[in-house]
Amino acid sequence: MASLKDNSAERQEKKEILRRYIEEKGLKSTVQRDLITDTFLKAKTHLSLEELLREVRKKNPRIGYATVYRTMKLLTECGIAVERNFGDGQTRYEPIPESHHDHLICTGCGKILEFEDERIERLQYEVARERNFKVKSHKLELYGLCLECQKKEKRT
Amino acid sequence: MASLKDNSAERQEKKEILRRYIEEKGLKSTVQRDLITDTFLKAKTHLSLEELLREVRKKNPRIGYATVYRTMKLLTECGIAVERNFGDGQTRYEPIPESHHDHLICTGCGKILEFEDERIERLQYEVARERNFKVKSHKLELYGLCLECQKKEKRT
DNA sequence: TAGATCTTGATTTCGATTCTCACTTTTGAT
DNA sequence: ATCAAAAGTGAGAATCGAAATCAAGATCTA
Ligand SMILES: [Mn+2]
Ligand SMILES: [Mn+2]
Ligand SMILES: [Zn+2]
Ligand SMILES: [Zn+2]
Repeated sequence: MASLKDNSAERQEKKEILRRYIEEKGLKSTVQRDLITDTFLKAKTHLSLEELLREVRKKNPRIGYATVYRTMKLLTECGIAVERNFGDGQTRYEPIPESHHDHLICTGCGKILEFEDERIERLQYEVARERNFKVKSHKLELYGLCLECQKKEKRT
Repeated sequence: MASLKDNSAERQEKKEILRRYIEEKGLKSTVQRDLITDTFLKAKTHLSLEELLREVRKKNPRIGYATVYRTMKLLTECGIAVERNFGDGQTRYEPIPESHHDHLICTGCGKILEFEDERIERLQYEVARERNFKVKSHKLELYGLCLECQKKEKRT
């Protein structure tokens, strides 16, 4: 019974992290930040700012887009969100995952699949070590077509 | 005696590819295109447009930067250059290599090392296959510090 | 050499993101 | 509750890399 994807506990944890960060830094909590944070944590992941703003404005149409930019930067700073750039010229955000993962991106429909492969991770570090490189982060993205888009392509 | 890095033969091949492409498409060859292409093929690799333009203008200060953008797009189209994006907000270009490679990027000094690892490549395709994904391209970048920058860091 | 076609370079436009600033909200102290 | 200091907001301007526009120039072919 462990996977009904009820992430409300996780959401609470993340909001708590933000609360502490705001307190530490002498920042202020605002209705805008609360709304944006909630919307972000509940929404589908890998959201662009435009998508997030649209979602947020359903609840409060007066939110300015600068505020969404600023809030996402804040969430990234305090470590509950991660920025992603999949080469379409728009930064996307996802809630920071428990463990690292990489991405398969369908260039047909934009679908994004996540994967984790310990063997690849190990080999990356091996390659870096051989070159005296100290890896801080990495980016592995596979671009291609998902099954549905492969079928669509054949029909053409 | 196989590695004096005299790539003039390679350069000629690439220029020949461009010549054919220009002919096929009914384009015209111009002094600007020749100069930009030569400069690009001779320069250090992973050049940003700004860097390339600077180099080009040493020979001909009247070259406009739109021409450099257009020419690099052309070289990419005809398959003698590849675009790279290492997350610093500037597209970089390198002459298309004989075989695929990935990159280690030093976030300290900007140095870029290239590597090839057949094992990683294989695993990537395995991961994709398991998910019914047809990979068209991929991007693997390791960000971190080169040895020199690690030393500099310690001194701080 | 003419003339159709393509190319150029200066400039404008674009789209994503950041900045600016007058006005508002939060917060902690009275 | 009231106040003042500090931080946050939203609208619009500024920025930056890249792409589009367009009048003037170069190329190529018949
Ligand atoms: Mn993800
Ligand atoms: Mn390279
Ligand atoms: Zn798809
Ligand atoms: Zn370095």
